[in-house]
Amino acid sequence: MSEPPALRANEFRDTWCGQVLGDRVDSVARVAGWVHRRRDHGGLIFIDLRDRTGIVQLVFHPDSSGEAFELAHGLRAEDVLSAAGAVVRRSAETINADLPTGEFELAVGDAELLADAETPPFQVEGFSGEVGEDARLRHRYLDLRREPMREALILRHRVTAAMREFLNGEGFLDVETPVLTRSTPEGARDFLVPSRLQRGSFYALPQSPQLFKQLLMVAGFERYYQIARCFRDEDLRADRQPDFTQLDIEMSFVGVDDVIEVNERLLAHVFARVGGPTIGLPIERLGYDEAMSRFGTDRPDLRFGLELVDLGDALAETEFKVFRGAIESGGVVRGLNAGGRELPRSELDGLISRAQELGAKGLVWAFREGDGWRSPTAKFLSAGELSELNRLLEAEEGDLLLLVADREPVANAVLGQLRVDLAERFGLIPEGEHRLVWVVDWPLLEWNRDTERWDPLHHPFTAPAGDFDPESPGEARALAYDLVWNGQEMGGGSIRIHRADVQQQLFAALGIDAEEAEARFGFLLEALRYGAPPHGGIAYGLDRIVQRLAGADSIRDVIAFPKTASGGDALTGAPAPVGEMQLEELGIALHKRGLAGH
RNA sequence: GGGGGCGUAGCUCAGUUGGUUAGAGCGCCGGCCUGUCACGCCGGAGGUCGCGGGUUCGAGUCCCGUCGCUCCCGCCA
Repeated sequence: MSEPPALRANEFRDTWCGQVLGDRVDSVARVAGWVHRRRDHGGLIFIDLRDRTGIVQLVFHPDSSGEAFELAHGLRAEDVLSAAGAVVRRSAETINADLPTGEFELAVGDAELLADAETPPFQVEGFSGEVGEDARLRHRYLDLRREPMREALILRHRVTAAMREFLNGEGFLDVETPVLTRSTPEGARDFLVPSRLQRGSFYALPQSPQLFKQLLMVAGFERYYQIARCFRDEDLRADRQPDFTQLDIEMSFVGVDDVIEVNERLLAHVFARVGGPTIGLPIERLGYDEAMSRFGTDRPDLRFGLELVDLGDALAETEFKVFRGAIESGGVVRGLNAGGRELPRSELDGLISRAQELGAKGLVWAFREGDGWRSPTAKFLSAGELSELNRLLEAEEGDLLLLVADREPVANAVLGQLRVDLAERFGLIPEGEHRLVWVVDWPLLEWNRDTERWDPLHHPFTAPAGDFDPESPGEARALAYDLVWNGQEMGGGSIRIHRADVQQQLFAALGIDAEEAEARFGFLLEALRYGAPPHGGIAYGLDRIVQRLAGADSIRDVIAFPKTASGGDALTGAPAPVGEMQLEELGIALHKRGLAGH
């Protein structure tokens, strides 16, 4: 908890509830807050009063309190109260060891009801089971009164304060960039805002301040940061919201190692300030290719093993048509050893379903038995192949083996996710362990089979390592780096292209011709022609970082007013229909089909 | 867009094979109570079983549709 500020005494209070402590004994204090609990003994009434700093017990005696006693009798949960009285030390047998203020109490002489409260829809200080998120979000202001949410938002504040503290000290300038802007291609769908003054045209809400921070580097600010709200109109997840917050950073005259170095110190500073995990510097780096081959993903969780193994060497001559077909069509057979665990048939079927959900045509499971397998697939493989597969997978008697034969990206995606599922299922993730890793040496582009074009793995402003060869775009590597924490992407960045000619080459490689590039990014290309320094930076998902530091299950638990999974705000009812007049002003007509009723 | 789970009192949940009067804990209301702190004791109120339709003598329970919440896939870094 952050330190509460000093109070200026006024008619409402002169003392925080959490500070009714020993140094105040025998003095008179006035506190204000919400009625947390009432214990009415008829001739003696106890009120637990709560403010941001904690809880203090108020005692009302009929003789000493007079009118206040009558008032206390009528108090109910969440009423707002100001109360004054002597701070007294409790007798030994009445101390409450569970309360920081439990050795003291306020013997109330005067009390004033500042606001009475209707009965809350759920108990603000309930102890009987977790309240449903639906109810919590609909009355978020009540949910935020509860300790877990208060602590989460205080933690969030401390994280951003530590970030600002570090970056300010390193000479970074906090500069704001527009929210009403032009679409910048991060790959996601844009939120659009219709323009009234220019009917028929739309602003886009920024998916990130990417282009603006590059322009700030062109402008010579050298070191920039911003805690920036960003917007992406895509479906939600437990760790994804349509509006979310990034810590956005950009620096000039730097290379990859410069950016990583200052960011490692930033992370160490923040973690130290808020009691996060202790991280050894430098943070481990892992090449993209190695991450993919060992873990099947570009955001590997390094806290457990179950690494992927390529099994092509054992199957070069195989007669099993599923494996042979995959290999002959340029695919792979890969597998992992889940260790010596017995699983019922229903769970094995569940793994197959999961694999299919993830895009595989199927999943081969097997238990090592002697030199061979106990598996429906065993009969299709020769003794030599089984023995070689066991060797490659380092299988011991009884080990569960999972194999996927498919195109390499599919096999990786499926096994990479199964690896994580199994680690959770089998409890392989050590409690309290944290592993951070920089994933580096990314491909610059990847081939999109659907659109038959090259797509950037990050964004089109990422600088290639060395010269970019338009003849072999798939070979190019990017000066890019992602920070992965326990298998979740926390941030990513790159060195940017700072030369207009190189930027134009990249646009061309992406299938954006000169005319279109000029139309969409002319302002950037122009800026790059006026003397752009080599520059690069990074952006972190602030919500995710705080979520992980808080140990929360969902990003929603570290956001004051989050959206539900369908993108709505349960409290305000947003999004909502608007009136004809508003639409008329914007020159917008709605199609009748597919509209939600009013 | 697709798949799974959930929806019963203010909250968290139970509810048997479809069976007549739908329950519990907490909360709420009233009464009693001078050392409690999850106060205690006594009494009480509170239900469109998400919504609509269907099957049935009879539906919280079965079927269809729909809405909301949630997790996952797609999408998204």
